[in-house]
Amino acid sequence: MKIAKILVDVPTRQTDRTFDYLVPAELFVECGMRVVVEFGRRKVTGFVVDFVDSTDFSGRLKEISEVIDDKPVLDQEQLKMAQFLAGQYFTFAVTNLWLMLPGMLKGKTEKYLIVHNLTDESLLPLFSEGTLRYDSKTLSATQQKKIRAALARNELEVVYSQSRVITKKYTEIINSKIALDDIPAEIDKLSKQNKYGQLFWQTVLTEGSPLAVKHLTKEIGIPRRVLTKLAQEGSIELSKVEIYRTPLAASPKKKSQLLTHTKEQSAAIKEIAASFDTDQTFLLEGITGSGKTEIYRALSEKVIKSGKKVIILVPEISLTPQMISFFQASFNDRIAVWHSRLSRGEQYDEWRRIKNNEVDLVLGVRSAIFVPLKDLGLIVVDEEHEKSYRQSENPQYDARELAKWRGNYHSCPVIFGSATPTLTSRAKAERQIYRLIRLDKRVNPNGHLPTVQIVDLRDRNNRSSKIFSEDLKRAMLERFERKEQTILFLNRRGYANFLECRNCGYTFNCPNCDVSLTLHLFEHRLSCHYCGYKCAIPMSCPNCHETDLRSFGDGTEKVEEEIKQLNPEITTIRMDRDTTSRKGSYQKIISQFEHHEADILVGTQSVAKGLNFPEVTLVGVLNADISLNRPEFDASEVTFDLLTQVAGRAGRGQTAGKVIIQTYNPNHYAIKEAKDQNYERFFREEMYLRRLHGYLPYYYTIFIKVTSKEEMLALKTALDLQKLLSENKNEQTQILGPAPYYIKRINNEYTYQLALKYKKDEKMKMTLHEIIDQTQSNNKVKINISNVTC
DNA sequence: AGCACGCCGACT
DNA sequence: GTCGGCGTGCTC
Ligand SMILES: [Zn+2]
Ligand SMILES: [Zn+2]
Repeated sequence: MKIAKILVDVPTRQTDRTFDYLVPAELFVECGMRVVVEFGRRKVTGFVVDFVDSTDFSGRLKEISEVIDDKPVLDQEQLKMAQFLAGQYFTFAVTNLWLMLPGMLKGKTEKYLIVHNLTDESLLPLFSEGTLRYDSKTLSATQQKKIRAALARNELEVVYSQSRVITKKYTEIINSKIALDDIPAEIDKLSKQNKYGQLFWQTVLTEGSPLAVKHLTKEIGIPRRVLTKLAQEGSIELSKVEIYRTPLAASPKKKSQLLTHTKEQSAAIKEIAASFDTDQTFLLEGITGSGKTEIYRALSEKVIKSGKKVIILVPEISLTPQMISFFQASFNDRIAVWHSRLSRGEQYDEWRRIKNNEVDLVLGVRSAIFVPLKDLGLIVVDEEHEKSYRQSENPQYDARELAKWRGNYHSCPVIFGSATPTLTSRAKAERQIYRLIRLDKRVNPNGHLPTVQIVDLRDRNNRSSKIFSEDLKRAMLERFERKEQTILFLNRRGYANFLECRNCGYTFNCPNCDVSLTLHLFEHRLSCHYCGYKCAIPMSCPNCHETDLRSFGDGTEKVEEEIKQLNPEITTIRMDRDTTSRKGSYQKIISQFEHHEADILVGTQSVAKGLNFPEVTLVGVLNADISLNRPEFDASEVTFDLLTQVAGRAGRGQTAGKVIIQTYNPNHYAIKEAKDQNYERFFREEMYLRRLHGYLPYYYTIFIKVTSKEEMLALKTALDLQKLLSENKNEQTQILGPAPYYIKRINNEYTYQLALKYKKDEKMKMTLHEIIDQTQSNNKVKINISNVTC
């Protein structure tokens, strides 16, 4: 019998390898299909990744129990990509495979128990519905033992089924049984009173067959009973066909306008097109408004004409209806969109359209890098500096790395586009690894650039309140008078992030974490942003019982309150994680603000940046230092990117906008260069510091976080790791730590962190893989690894 | 991750 | 005696 190598869906270090299974002759199995196999004493889902003739397993091989798919759901490239991910990001092979499937196919093989004739009465309540979803976590040990006994007596039966059922959408159609040529004769046979019969055949004559029943009943106005009767008579046939659930708007058939290209655009297109059959990476460094998107479109057109496909990655926030219709205008329904707002059904159907070769271009967010397009001719990563291209949860893959991997696999060019490229990309361009193309001119040179003012928060004379400087306050009130809109950024949600007793100095901290509790006046709670702990706002100090409590660290809620005090007529709208967590609420806030239902939008950077509103003529960054002072090596870069983006966009309409940046560090280079929109100078200054401190792009960094409920165990494990790694690394690699993580205790778990700075050290990476296998065998310690390369 | 096995203290 | 808690080890 044939032998299949199978990755089982048991994501642990110890099972992170293939297991051999026999393929029964009656089963049709191919690589990339999902199967059900017996693993130990239970059944799990597995992926067939290879076939071999012999095994080196000494025991008796089991047979594959069941095949889930009738054709492969993963192709050869995706299987290879999963391997690459495992090596690069220290993740389980099987976890990587799930990453490439649409949500509808992500399911477990679940165990159910069916009752036959249960004699053990104590178990009866569990089986009130006749069956029980077996989950050892929710059943006590005693219950499990009793169930085992009942199974042995054949009073219960085990069945397995898939946790997720695939749904498809169907629509009803009619097929004419009468040939088109014979229809006029058919119409003649009908009596003049048969209004609907006449109408029906006329419609078939002009629009052809088949036709959607819904179209005939809703739009043409033929009653359903007429169609049923025609079907009974045998002159038409009613049937159901599948239709794709599509997120695309019923294409407004807006013809693409022929845009004339600037000299810079034409040159860029020409240069990249000349490299179509290489895997060259291009860095398209272009200021806001220099027309990068049109370059992507024009190149895509060339690629698709030659029979190849395109992936364009954009940040979630840029994937607007305007962006979609821009590409739709050129490529019609041959495009697919891919983002988290798709329903499970829509995503599944987009995935199948891609797999069935019905799509030439995929426009999507990070996870779109995994779509099964064959024959790629171009991959674009727009706004390549965006942090969201790296997934923050496991597996912590980086879509930019994968874009280059796929470019190499298909021998096609990759374009990284940004006004503020990552230091890594820009440095690679400097070393000729990437080809640098700069766009310094705006497509519309008459558009006004906003004026940028930096306000020194240390200047007491220019201070109106804790939050606003006089200048910003005045500017805001002016906009309100003129009925123009304002956006204010503050990277801190809630009312205040610190509550203190003025009498004894007691501070309210989270009982589970080493952080202060954030005050949320809107929902009347103190809450922890790290573990989710919530409690009522205390009226008095638990220590001295005084009631004089005071808050520090103003957040977005407090900003709204101060604006109300300034002028109660100004309406505000808040946009942060608290107001956008509900599905659709984000979209709703945007549309409300677009329709001028509020004068001022107060948002956190991470949620509200990158938005564009034509009536906004003032943008205020309330405290640039919050992002500048974050304890991360790229805090300056992130701040510069944000400020540059803000300063490049405000006031795109007729009037030039104004940007006010409030800071305690007005002379910081990240702030000064952002004001001047001078990326190149920022790049030089930041590179100097990165080199001095040995950070990216001079060194890659692997962060290893060791977490445990027992602090000493976390520390000891981290120390052991440090020792083992230091014996198995090359000279260039440096190990920093272990040190307590910047918040040592989160949710009553303690974290110690190691940082490995390396340039090229395969030995160290190998060792790390091996060590982890051994260390993580007990579940008292969690190890999290992020490999930061971009 | 499950799931079983085996060892040891405690309780009808 | 036997019940149940947890540590250990294996899964083709
Ligand atoms: Zn007190
Ligand atoms: Zn907490």
